[in-house]
Amino acid sequence: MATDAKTTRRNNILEKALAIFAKKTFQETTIAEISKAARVSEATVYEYFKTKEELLFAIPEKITREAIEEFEKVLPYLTGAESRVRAIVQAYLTLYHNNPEYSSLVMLQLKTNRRFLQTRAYKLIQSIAGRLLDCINDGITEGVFKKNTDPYLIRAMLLGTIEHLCIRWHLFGRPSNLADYVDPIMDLTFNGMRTRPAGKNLSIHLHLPRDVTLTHEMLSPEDNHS
Amino acid sequence: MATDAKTTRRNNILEKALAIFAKKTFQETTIAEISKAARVSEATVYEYFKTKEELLFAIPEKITREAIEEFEKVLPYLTGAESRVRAIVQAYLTLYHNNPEYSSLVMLQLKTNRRFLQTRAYKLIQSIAGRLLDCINDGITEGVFKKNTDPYLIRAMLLGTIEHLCIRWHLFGRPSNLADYVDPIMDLTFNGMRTRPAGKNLSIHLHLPRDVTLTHEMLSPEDNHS
Amino acid sequence: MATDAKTTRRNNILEKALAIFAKKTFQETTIAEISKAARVSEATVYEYFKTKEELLFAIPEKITREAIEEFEKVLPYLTGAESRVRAIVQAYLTLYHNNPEYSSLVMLQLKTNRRFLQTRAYKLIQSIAGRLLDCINDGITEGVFKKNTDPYLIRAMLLGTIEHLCIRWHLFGRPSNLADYVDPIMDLTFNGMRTRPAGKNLSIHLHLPRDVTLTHEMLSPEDNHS
Amino acid sequence: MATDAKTTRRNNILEKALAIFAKKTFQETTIAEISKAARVSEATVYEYFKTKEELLFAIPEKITREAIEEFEKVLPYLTGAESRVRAIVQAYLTLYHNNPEYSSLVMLQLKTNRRFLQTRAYKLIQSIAGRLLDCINDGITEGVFKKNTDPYLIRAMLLGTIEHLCIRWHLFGRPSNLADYVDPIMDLTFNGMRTRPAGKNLSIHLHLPRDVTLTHEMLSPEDNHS
DNA sequence: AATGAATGAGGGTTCATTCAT
DNA sequence: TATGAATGAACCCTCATTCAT
Repeated sequence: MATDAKTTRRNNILEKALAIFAKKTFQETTIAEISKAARVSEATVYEYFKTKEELLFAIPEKITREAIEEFEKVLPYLTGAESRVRAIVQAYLTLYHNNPEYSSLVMLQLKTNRRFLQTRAYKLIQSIAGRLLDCINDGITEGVFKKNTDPYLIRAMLLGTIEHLCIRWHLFGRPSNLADYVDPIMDLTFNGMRTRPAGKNLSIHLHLPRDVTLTHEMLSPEDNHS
Repeated sequence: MATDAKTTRRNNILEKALAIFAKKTFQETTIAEISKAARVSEATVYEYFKTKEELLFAIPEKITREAIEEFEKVLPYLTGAESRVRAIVQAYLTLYHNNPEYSSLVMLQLKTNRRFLQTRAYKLIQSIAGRLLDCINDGITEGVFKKNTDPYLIRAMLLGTIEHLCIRWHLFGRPSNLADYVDPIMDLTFNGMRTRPAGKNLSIHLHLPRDVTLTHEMLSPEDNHS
Repeated sequence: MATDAKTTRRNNILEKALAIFAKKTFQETTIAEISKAARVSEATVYEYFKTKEELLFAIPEKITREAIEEFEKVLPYLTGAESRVRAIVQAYLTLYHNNPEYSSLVMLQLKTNRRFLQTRAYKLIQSIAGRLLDCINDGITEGVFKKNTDPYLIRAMLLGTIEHLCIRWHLFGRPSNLADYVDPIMDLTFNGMRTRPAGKNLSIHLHLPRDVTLTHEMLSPEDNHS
Repeated sequence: MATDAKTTRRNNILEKALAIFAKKTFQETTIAEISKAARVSEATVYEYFKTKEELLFAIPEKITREAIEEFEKVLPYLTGAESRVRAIVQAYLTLYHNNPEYSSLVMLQLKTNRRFLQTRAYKLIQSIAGRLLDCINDGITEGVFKKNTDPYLIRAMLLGTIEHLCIRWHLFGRPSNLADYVDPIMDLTFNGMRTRPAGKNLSIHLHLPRDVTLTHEMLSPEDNHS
């Protein structure tokens, strides 16, 4: 069996703890409150988690691990740096949006907690960020992303945007749907905010004579980067 | 006089408090430690600040106000949405870089503090963010920024990137110089990361049947934003 | 059989408990640690001993009982109060020296524990002290020990010395060998520390007038202790 | 003024703490109880003493220091190793007898506490024990104590006897008066418990004829030690 | 205005002990 | 019989805050 009684109870505590940690500060949250919510004694909480902080850090570990596992299944199907980057951004936004308590905890409390950086959970989170960087570098190598840009900056921009939106979502309730931002973010990041007189979103309407059929061979664009 | 004895003492407390709050958590910092650093009694701290939290919130108020005053002097000289946006980004990065204790406090503790949002200091910070939004909207109106982009998202991207870099700077010590990132950020935000296959250097080789002559009318490019 | 599986397990727990109690305080020692050392569950410890304190008190009982049994075999062969007293002192010092964990426990923790005085183990220890008192009284009756000395004080001196040495041995590691102290203690206790200017070899030269003849009746020595 | 308000309050806490520590174990004693007895808040106790253990150790420090100061005034007036040794023994017994709570604490809890050995209070106690050793050595040098005895053993015997009696006094209420034991202890230690067939306390009753007057010249004892 | 002194309020953590299996 | 699991009950200690001087 995947979940025995012990695991169930552990998960129960984690779940209730998440709900409370997400609403209050770590400091404001008491073990008493958590144990009460989980309908166990305070001592029982300490049976499963050595300290209050360990309990705190155990929460993102579980969720992050599951999210990564899930995501790793999808990634192999995606080809091309752009779609992979997009997929990662989508994964972040979806995860945060679908798990508001989790994202609140991560964004408002863990991300700036120095001790969290020493955590297994953080290592997991880092691994996805590493994946993102890999994809960006792949894109540069492949030529779909500009050669002379700092991949770290690109990542910072993507993650920074996501985080900023997520934090505002939690603090102000806006925007209401994070997941809606995948494409806008991708577009902005890929193409920039500046209009292009001869710019990128160009579409060419070819009004071809009726008797001309456009075949595939007719159209062979070539990359010639600056 | 602008600074009498009381103001001096108050500023002294603020200064010492900043230094300590920047190193430790709000919770970890004690009034005892601050009063010791400021060489006054704990009770004296309470003469100037009603609560520990009020003291915390009083710190960014002073620095932010000064930074804004400074910046407001410069802004009128800048014309054009792009240069104004750039100026604001630069102002942020410079302020954060030159005041590490301040930026550490803001990034790691205040930005995620719900009660901070009710603060005069926060209103000030918000005013700059409002200015940034104005500039972006101006740029859209002026036509230098794309019409169909969300100005809020653009701002989120700019601020998010700045914050992300700043946080990493504090937590990991990298990058070493925030101010260096003004231009890279502007370039990336303005132009995007994507090379433009259909971009400036794009060439489409149309292998049209011989009897088809390409006329000007056949080709009518249009902006069609996603 | 004297030792079935249960007894074996019980003795195992006792043994491990002794080792730990001897190193730490009773309060510092946890059942968890003992059970771990004995490779049984905590609940099992409670199968054999009702409380932690009962476990503590069960330890000296076993060792003391065995030591007494051993000693009782020897005592009948000893004649004369002096040699019997000496034998008891030697028995104490040898027992303490050969069982450092036991003596540490007794000296540093049990001897001053009021509840230990209600214990069967204590009764056993007392019985030897009683024997010592008997021997001292015998010696007084026999005339080898001074009549007007307090036998309780003599015993207090012997036991106090032994205990003092034993405690110092445990706390400071000196002296290194308790058993070496049997004879010095006996000598000091029997003969005292004082040199005797008017000592054993005293001779009094009585220059009596010539006409006085010393008769036997004139000379009747009596003990008169101070 | 020798005792300002702060010292008074501190002493009050010490006094109440002593009363309670003497009745219960250190572990059994709670700060709550002490603070209640001293009519201050628990927090106030911690204003004066960093930890419960520091409070415990502060008690003997005060009493021991005062006792030593007192004793040091007397010692210079005493000449001769014997009288000085006797004085120290008397000082011990008197101190313990007059301060039963203190002696209970020292005998039943502190003497066997390993951390107490690192204490200033212990250093003070040690200093008296050092004085005792000095006196014993002086006596050996002066020839009033036997040359070939171990001065450490003599001290162990004196202190061990005192401690043993004191512990029994606390645990069993006997003997009722410790101070009565000064002379018996001294006699026993000096002269030993053994009767001396040719021994020292011999007195010879000379029933001389009436007409014989014993003159000083008649009696000329000579030292001739073995 | 400045502070020494006092404290109320609170929470994390530890374990001996129990009990159902 | 053995034990995994659960918990009740305690307590030390910290500090922000107050107030009389």
